[in-house]
Amino acid sequence: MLMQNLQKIEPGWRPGIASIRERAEPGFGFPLSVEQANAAVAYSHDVEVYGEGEPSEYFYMVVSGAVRIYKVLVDGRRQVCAFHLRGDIFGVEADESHAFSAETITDCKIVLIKRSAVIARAEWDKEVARQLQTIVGCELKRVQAHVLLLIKTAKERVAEFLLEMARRVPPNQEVELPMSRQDIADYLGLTIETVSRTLTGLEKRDAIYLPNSRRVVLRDRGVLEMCGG
Amino acid sequence: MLMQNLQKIEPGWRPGIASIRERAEPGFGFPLSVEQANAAVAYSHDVEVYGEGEPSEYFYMVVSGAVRIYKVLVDGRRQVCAFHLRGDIFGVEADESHAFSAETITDCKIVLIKRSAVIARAEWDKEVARQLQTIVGCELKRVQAHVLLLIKTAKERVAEFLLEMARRVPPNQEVELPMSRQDIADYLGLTIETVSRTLTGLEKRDAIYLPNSRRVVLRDRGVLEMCGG
DNA sequence: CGGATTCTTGAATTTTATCAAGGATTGTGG
DNA sequence: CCACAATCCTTGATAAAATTCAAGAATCCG
Repeated sequence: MLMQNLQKIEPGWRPGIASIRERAEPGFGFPLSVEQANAAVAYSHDVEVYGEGEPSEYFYMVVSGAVRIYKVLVDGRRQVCAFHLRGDIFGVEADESHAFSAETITDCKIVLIKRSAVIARAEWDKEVARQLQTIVGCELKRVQAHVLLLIKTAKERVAEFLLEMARRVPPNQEVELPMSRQDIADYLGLTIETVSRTLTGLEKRDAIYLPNSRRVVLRDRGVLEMCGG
Repeated sequence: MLMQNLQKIEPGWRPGIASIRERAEPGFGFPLSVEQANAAVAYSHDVEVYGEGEPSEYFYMVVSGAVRIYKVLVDGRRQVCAFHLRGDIFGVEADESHAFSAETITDCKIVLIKRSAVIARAEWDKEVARQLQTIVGCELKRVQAHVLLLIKTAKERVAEFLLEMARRVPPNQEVELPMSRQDIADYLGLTIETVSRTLTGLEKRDAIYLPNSRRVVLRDRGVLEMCGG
């Protein structure tokens, strides 16, 4: 039931933001209320999950793959607001309609949960209500951290991004970056050239190693943390 | 009583983002329990209301004056996350302790509401619970808007800031800016020199008029909106 | 009035974006 | 499986934007 599953959300790891990954592994059977959730849906890569302005019909949980949340400004610039990875819940917003768009980055499996059902249930089920609060609270913290990121220098933004990604994916030697340079640039408020140059610079300082453009090995976290403030 | 005092606050201008005025009108009682609120407290200017890391004991509502919410980074840079004006509620955060600090900018009158009492009441009073959600939701939207602001150019940031301030204060010819250039700069992620130059530039283009450094007349909103994206 | 603070302005420097091109990788069809 | 096209990534040169350093003007406060 929703209650049991969601109540596992919070306790104590440094949250990869809106994620219940840790508690859900390894079974990750995804229990969020069987009767309200459709089975996980398969999306292929670069496909819209929902669009800005659409009514907010579902909450979403990433079972596998990666999703980007973004907004395109009037002049065509795109701001990526978040990347969501396995275990992250997304699509929970303040209003009845989506303020941002969501697109798959890679092929994904995503569980959809009817928003109205969760909200109705939260009316009488305090535990569910509390969990909704927790999700919104995590989202708030995530966005606040993003603000603090965006006032920093390019080097700092890239370094912090790498540390953040490393924290969120299963602990491996290598960190896989599912998103393109353009995605990263739009998330960090930089151009792809600056992101690329900064990564190259970090590699030259032996802070990281780039076996290929989608993989990073963090060699010297000290240097990254120095950069990352 | 809280409700009565606050309902005198300026019926009917467009609310600042973190404000519940909208929903509270026309009674404007933050009905979160009159008996739990102390009377409005007077603070002088540049005084700490709460500090980063302190346990979150109260929610706050600005009755008069202006407050800045900020964080000082390890290297001494300061990021101002929000300005709160009359009618705004602040101090509502995701965790039990404050992630940011709050300081008065001007002399202020602030109503304090015991957080624990509000939360306890929200347990059984659906209306209060709903309002808490609304406050957090507004805060989320505010921070999301801040992210979108920070990726823009200096001109755009300053123009958008002016429009935002004009929207939040009582509709007058002149907009009073209670905060210093340094505050504005730290909010916009710029230096004071850049803020100053940008304002001068806007004045030269007849978009604004600066009778003095704390007042702005918006002469040509078209130009500002052009800038502000 | 005088001193301190804040704001503005100018010049030089640094950072980042833009423009341009070459290299690497990926996916497709033969 | 290879060749080719398309896309993505990197690198270089130049330009634009914003910061830094410096100094002068305005404002505030005692």
